[in-house]
Amino acid sequence: MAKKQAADAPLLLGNQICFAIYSTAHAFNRVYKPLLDRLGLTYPQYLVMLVLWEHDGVPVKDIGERLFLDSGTLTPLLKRLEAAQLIKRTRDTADERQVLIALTPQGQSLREKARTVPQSILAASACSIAELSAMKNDLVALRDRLNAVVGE
Amino acid sequence: MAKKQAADAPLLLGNQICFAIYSTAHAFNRVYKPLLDRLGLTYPQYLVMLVLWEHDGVPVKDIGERLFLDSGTLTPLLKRLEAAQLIKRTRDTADERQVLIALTPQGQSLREKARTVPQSILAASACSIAELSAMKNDLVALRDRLNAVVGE
DNA sequence: TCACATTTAATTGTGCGCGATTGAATGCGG
DNA sequence: CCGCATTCAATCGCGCACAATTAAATGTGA
Repeated sequence: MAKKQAADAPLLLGNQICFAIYSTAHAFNRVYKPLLDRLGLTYPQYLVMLVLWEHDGVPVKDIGERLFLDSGTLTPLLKRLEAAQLIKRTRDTADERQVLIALTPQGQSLREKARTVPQSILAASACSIAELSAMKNDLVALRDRLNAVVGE
Repeated sequence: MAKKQAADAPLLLGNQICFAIYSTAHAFNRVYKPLLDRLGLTYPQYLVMLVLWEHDGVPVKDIGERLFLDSGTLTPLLKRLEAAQLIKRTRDTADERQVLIALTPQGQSLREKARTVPQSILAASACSIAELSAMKNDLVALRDRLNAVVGE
């Protein structure tokens, strides 16, 4: 009823979808933390492992495109995964600009221990798979539109 | 059809809602960046300003509860906002454990320059307000369930 | 072939985000 | 009133995230 309130509505924290996404991302992180601690991984490291479990032996560039991360983020992260004996980094002999990331046997076997993680997350979300899947699709569509704007 | 694929589905990056949220949050950040650069703010700083534009003179604790951030994050961030002359930090005389955060005149007037930000974000999302509002509500509900799990 | 642009990863600097700890101020139970 | 737990902000350490720069390798056109 107050016109003042309507004019201010866009600047109210509770009205911003972006804060909803931002705060939900952090909430997920807090749920993941104890689960990933058992694997010795951080969440971004877990994402890299997910990529490698799908496609082993890929260049840093590919991982970056998949996760929307650049070398400034990935290079130190990958060095930590290498120090943890989960991956090996080797220059591509065919194109020495590229560094290929390959799983070690430990990195491969970690996949089995990681299988229980998604179920725990699903349980914590207290949501049906259908609901989550629908939200996921909406989010991905939104993300792709946002990235299209940034990429001009 | 392959049973193998079904068993692996939960570990596929593309199937994880959490990665959808994570990557959408980063996409939002990239869209916000040039807009907030004009205000001299980072996104978390912008969130703090949103809180203060709603309730001026609040303790650090309140800001933290509103944004789900702790003093380890907020203390240095608030010092930077103070260095930028947007806020003032003063010990509460009634309870000297608390630090009250108040807007400076510059901090208050920045609100006017910030009014155009939400429209730009809305335009970049290429989404109706109704759609965004529905997603926001779903996300907040999900976030609150996740936080409830973490809080035991 | 050779200058020049492009691609790729690494590096540097700044700012979160959070767990863990510290220390001061307050509240409270006896 | 006094000891003790609690609350609150600050501090420290680590790991992202990203802009900007660097340097090496590759691709390209004259």
